[in-house]
Amino acid sequence: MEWEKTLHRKMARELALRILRGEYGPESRLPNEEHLLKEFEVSRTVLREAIKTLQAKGLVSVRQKLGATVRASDQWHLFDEDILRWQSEVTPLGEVLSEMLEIRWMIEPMAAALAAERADPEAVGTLLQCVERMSVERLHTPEGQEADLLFHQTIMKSSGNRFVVAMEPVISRALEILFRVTSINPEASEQAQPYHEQIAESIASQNPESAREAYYQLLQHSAAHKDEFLQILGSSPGLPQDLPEGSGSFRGALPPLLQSKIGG
Amino acid sequence: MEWEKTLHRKMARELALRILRGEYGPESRLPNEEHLLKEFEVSRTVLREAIKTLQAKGLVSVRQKLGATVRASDQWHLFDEDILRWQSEVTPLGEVLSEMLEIRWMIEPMAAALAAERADPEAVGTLLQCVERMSVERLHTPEGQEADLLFHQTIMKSSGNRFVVAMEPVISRALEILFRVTSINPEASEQAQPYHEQIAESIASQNPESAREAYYQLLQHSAAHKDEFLQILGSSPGLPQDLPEGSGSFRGALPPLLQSKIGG
DNA sequence: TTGAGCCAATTGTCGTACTATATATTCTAT
DNA sequence: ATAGAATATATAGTACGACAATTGGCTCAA
Repeated sequence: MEWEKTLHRKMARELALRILRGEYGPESRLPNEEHLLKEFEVSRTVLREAIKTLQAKGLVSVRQKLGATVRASDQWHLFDEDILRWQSEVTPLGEVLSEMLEIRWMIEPMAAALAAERADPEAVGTLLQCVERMSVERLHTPEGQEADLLFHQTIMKSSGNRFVVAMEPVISRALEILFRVTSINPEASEQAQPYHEQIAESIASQNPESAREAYYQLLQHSAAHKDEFLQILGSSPGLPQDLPEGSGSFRGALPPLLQSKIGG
Repeated sequence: MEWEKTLHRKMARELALRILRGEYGPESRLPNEEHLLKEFEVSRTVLREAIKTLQAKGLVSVRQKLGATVRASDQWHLFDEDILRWQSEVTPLGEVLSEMLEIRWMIEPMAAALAAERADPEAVGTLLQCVERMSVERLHTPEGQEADLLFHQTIMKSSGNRFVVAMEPVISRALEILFRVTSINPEASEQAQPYHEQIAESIASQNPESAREAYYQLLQHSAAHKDEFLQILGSSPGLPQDLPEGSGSFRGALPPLLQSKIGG
């Protein structure tokens, strides 16, 4: 990555990983400058720039005399690309993946619907090209994955909503993780293809409702493979028994009510 | 704010504002260190820490020999509290508000549904208290506004989804802006009260679907006042004629398809 | 025209000294 | 003994000045 280049980046990364790992618990204080200076053997400039980075990413808050204290994890800027990357270096993938798919469920179908209204011809062209390439390459090749990524990114950019665009790193990250499944199980990409086609065509013909429905189906399909993936990994799949009876026998990508909405 | 305290924060703020205003266009380079040093009359330490902050917020990317170049606006970390605040200092409110309400439309009803499944008793207690306080104070008093804010924050935290929680700054910002309307037009808060009550009760009784529907209604109500607000401000309200016929006569908080889903 | 190698602009790192701020402690007056 | 004010002290914030490292662009030769 671009992150091993300069000293303060290395240091920011290392400190961030420790925080994400929970080595410095929430509300606890980081070692003070003097201590960190000795441990990392860097200049104070480097140290301070590293801390500034962590601060701007919401990981710590710094006050004079108090030092840098780790913020509660719900204050972290989870949409930051770096944090997303570091997170998945540290956390078991399955844990985050479920939540990512919930977000996709909330955002992307709507984004597709908005895109169907607002996408410019160039974006539509890109979408159709992506579908074309996916039909040739399939998702288990790097080219196919690249096309898939571009497909989703283009839709979000075409939504005309800046906040949707700002979520792009999360969705991209989720896709990258899912690619590991499809490269194991190429069959999955075959099945996903028709949904992609329908989404692209719906947007091209400016049919928001159709785009949205097709997207829900794509995500449902994707969720199935998430569970498969989690089982392969052996990590706890869908959160088992300890949820209230009847609610989520799976806490997965498909919130129950919406599932019912799709099912019919 | 906490942002006028230290020098490098002041400086970061000033530079960020310039970028948000578009004074340094996308892909263009910031003045080099020497220049900025003279203009701001600060030490290089301060300058560099300010730049690090901007970098971590996605506003610029820095490389040796090249200097700091402004990133494309779709790379900015829009969920960062500071950027949100700075943004609304610079941009006409109406422009961002519409997009914020779209996001609310995507996130909050689902979050409420998830909360209905996952909220712990303590959170439910908080929600009921908030509703209670809102019924007494109404939204045009600071206490009432505080309760409203806490209400929405609690729901998002109870969704059990970290990414939903990370969007909290956007929703809070949107509410703060909307408060300006309700303080002009107290009648609005009266009308919103029943929706809040229904949401809280639905979550308390673990009824996701009901919570979600009530939330849609609340947002619809809120959207109406957004338009009112925009008209008061005299800024362009809902994006007028130049959208494809039949799609969005308003580009507002209610994406057409979902509106139909609510209407019946 | 192209490629290798040098040059110079610009950021990256370092060390030290001093200042500002907020917590902790002590002291004083009631 | 207690509350409140003065003081001490730990810690981050700011300031210079010097040198190292990177890299885009230029020169020049093949």
